[in-house]
Amino acid sequence: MKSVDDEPKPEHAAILRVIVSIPRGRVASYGEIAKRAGLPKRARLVGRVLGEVPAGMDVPWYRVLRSDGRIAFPAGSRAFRTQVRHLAGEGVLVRNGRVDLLMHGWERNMDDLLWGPSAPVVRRRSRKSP
DNA sequence: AACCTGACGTTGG
DNA sequence: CCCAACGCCAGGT
Repeated sequence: MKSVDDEPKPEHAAILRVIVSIPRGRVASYGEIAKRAGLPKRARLVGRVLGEVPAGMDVPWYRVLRSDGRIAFPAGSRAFRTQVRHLAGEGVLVRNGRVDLLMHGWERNMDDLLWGPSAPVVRRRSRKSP
């Protein structure tokens, strides 16, 4: 049977390391994370690893989206709503289950590439409706 | 080992 | 924008 403390996989560790390093208010795709973890073509593994992260562990799983910016869970599902709530909580706008990666994507923002991360494009922390 | 499944990705119509 | 078809990889049956 399975021992209580398994999963010493270096790949899992690499993936988690990348995920926890996603800046607050930013998002990244499964494939992007896999690549950054030195595991190209292994987007599915990223999803698998996230699915095994024990609740309570401090891992920003909600910052991980599909390559097109859509939330991976079925629209309306519990996990889906939770993810939307977390993202909205840190200023990431989710519209129809989708996030604009050019706007909030980690290293995918044109303004970042052209002007640096400090470009005043993303007005963060707009509490309630102005 | 064959077959199915899925928190994925890309391409083409 | 929707959909189908592949490609890809790890686990489960």
